[in-house]
Amino acid sequence: MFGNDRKCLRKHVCGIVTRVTRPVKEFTIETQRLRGGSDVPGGRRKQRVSMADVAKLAGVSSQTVSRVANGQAGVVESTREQVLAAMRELGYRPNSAARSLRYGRFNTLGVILFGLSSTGNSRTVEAIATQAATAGYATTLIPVGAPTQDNVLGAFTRMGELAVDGVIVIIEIHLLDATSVALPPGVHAVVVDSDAGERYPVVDTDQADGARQAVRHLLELGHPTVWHLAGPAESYASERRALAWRTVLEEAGRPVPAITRGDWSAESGYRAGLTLPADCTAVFAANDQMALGVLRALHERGRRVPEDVSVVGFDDIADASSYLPPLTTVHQDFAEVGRRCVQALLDQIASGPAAPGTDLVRTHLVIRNSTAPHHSV
Amino acid sequence: MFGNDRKCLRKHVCGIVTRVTRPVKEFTIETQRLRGGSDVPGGRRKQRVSMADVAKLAGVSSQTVSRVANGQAGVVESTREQVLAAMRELGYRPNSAARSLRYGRFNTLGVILFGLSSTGNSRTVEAIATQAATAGYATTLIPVGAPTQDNVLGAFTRMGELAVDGVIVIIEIHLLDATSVALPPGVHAVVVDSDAGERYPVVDTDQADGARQAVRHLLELGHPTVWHLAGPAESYASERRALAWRTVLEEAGRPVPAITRGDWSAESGYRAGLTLPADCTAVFAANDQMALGVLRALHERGRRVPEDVSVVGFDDIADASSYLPPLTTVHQDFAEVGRRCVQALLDQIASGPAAPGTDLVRTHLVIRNSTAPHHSV
DNA sequence: TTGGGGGATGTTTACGTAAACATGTTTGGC
DNA sequence: GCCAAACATGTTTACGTAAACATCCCCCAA
Repeated sequence: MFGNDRKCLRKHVCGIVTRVTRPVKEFTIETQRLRGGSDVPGGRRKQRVSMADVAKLAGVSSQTVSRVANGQAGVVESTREQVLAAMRELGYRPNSAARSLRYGRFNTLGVILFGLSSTGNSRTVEAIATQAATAGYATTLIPVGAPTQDNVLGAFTRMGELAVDGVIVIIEIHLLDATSVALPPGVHAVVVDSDAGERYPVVDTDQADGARQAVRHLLELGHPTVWHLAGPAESYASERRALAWRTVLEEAGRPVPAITRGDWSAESGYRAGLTLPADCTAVFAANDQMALGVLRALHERGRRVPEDVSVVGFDDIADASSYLPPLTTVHQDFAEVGRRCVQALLDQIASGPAAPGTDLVRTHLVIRNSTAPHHSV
Repeated sequence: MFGNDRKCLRKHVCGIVTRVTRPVKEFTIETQRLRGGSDVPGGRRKQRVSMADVAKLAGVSSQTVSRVANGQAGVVESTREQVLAAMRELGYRPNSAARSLRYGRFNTLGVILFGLSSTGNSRTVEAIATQAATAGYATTLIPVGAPTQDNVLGAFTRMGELAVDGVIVIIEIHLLDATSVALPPGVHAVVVDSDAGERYPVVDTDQADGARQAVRHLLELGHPTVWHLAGPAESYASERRALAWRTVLEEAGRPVPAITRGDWSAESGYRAGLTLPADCTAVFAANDQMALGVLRALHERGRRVPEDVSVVGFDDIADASSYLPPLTTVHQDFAEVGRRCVQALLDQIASGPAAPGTDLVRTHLVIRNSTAPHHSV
C-alpha cells in the first residue's frame, strides 16, 4: 500500500523531490520505537536495526535495501539516496551472522596457538591478522591452555563448530604427530613450524639452513667446534636446528659436544651458560633470548665475548642488536611466515584442499659483534 | 510417514532395539549423498551437515535433534541415543552462524589494536584470549594498519558490523581524544592504557605509581636527580610515566633535567644513551627495551652500571633479569590487565553499559643489579 | 471406564540476508 | 503508436537453529 503510494508519487510527480521524501518523515517515529529495542510481537527484544527497518523507513522493499547495501547495480539514484539516508538515520549495520548463514562463509580465519608471548609467535600472528584483514578476513585466536594432546584434540574438535573458514595451527608439532590428533575432515588448515608436511600444508622458517649458516660461520672463524644450546626437545624447530648443527659438525669432521637444553628463556640460557666447559670457544644458541642468558653467564665467569668465546643466536629479535655485545644471529622473517600462511589458507578456501607439503621461508645470518676469529690458546 | 512408522515400531515392539535401528541404515545412503556436498534443489551447494540431516537419519524431527544437542530434558533415552548415533555418523557440528543469528549474540570479543609485537601487548592479548575462552568466548583481532585517526575511526565504524559482542581497545590513546573518534553507540567497550576514563570504562596499569616508585628508589639511593628517557609523546603510558617522574623530582626539590624521547625500541634507547650528559648518575627509562639500549650506550662510553650510573626500566619483561647487569625495573602485570578487561566487558554485556571510570592494576619495583647508591664524585 | 494431566515429540515461526523469480514501468525501434 | 527489451522494484524462499505452540499418547485417579 504505502510502497505503491510512494511509487505513484514518484511516477506522476517525478522531479518534486520534497514530495517524495515526505512519507519518510511520517515513518520516523514508528521506526524510532523499534530502534530503541522495544518489545516486538514475538515477545523477544529486537536487537538492532535490520534491513526491514531501513526498508520501511525508506518506503522500499528490503531487497532494494540489500541491493544498495551491496552496491549492486539496478537501483535508481533517487531511491539509492533515500535508502542511504534511512540507513544513516537508523544507524544501520549489516548483521554478519545472517550474512554468514546465508553465504556459508564467515570471512574469518582461526589461529590455534599455545602461547602468544613465545618468541616469534606474536609477530607471526600480527602478520596473519594484518594480511587477513587486507583480504577482508577477521582473525580469531583459539588459545590452547596447555600443550597437551587432550587440549589440542579438544581445540581441533571444537574447530568444526567455530565461526571460521579455516585455521592456522601454530603449535609445537610433536603433538600433531600422534595420529589420534587430527583436524576434523573438511577443515581447511595450514600448519606452522611442523613436520606435518605429509598431512597438511606447512609453512615454516628454513630452520635447518639457518642453523647451518650459524655453525658454518663459527667454523669459518676458526673455532675447532661449536657447542649447542638447544630448545626443548618437544619443539620441532628446536630439533631441526639441533640436527643441522650436528650434521654440519659431522660433515666437517669436528667433535660433537654434548647438547645442552634450555626452555627458550634467557634465564635457562644463563643457567646453561654457567655449565659450559672452559675450553668452549663457540656457542650456537637456539634462540636469541637464550643467547642473552649465555652472554650474561660468560660475563660473570670473566670470559669475554667475542674475544674468548663467540656466540650466535637465532631469530634476530629487535633487541638482539642492543645486547652486550650486539648479537650475531640468524634472522628469520616471522611476518613472511604469517603472510604465506594466510595466502595458502585463502587459496585453499577458494580452490579446495591443497596438497600437503612444506613451504620454507629463507633465513639469513646477521653478523654483529658477538663472533670473532678464534685465537688458539 | 517414516517418522510415524518408526514411532509405532518403537511403541509396540519396544525393547527390540535392533528393529528400531533398522530404518536408520536405510537412510544412510541418502544422507551420505547430502554429506558430500551435493547439489540441492536450490542449485546451491549444501555446505555441511545440519540438524535436519541428523533428524532425517535418526527419524525424528529437527527440534528433537536440537533438544539433544542442547542437552535439554524431555527426550527419552532411546531417542537421545539414536540422535547421538546419527550425529556421530554424519559428523554433525552446530552452525555457529545460525546460532548467532538466532540468539543475537556471537560469543566473541574483539580486540582493536595497533601492534601486537609492541611491549606488553602480546601478553595482554594472550590473557584476554585465555580468559575469554574460559568464559566460552572467542577472541577476534582487529588490527589497525597505522595508528592514524582515520584508521581508528574506520575500525570503530566497522565495529558495528563485526561479529563481536564487545570490544577491548588497545591503542595509544591520544587518538581517542578527538571527539570525532568514537565507537558506534551501543557497542560494549573497554579501553586499555588510556585517559578515556570519562567516556569509557578503562583498565590500565598504574603507570604513575610505578614511575613514582622507580624515581623515589633512585633518589633514596642518593642520586641528586634522575634523567628520564621517555617513550613517544603520542603514548598515554609514556606521558603518565613522564609526568610522575617530573612530579616526584619537583616535590623533592630536585632539578628536572631535559627529557629525552625514544620510540620504545632498544635502538632508540641506545641513541639516547649516547647523548646523556657526563654528570648523569641515574636514568629512568620508560621501558625495559630502551633501558637495554641505555646499558649498551653507557658500556660503550666506559661508564659502569651500577657503579657510575644507575638505570631503572619499566615493564619487567622476561629478559630484563638477564641484561648486563640484571635490570631494576617496574613490574607490571599485563595478564591481570587482560583478565580485568575481559571481566569488565563480560559484565557489561550481561548487565548493560557500565559507568566510565578507571580500574588500575598495581605495579611494584623489582630491584636487581642496575641500581646502586650514589657516590659523590 | 473415562477424563484429565503430563511427558514426548512434531510443527510453525522468526532471526537478517540475498538469490531467484515475479511484476510492473519505461524506452527505443519500427 | 505498439511491442519487446531493458530496467527498476517487489515477493518468495532458503540458510540452520530454537522458542513457542500444538499434538499425541500413556497413565492414573475418580
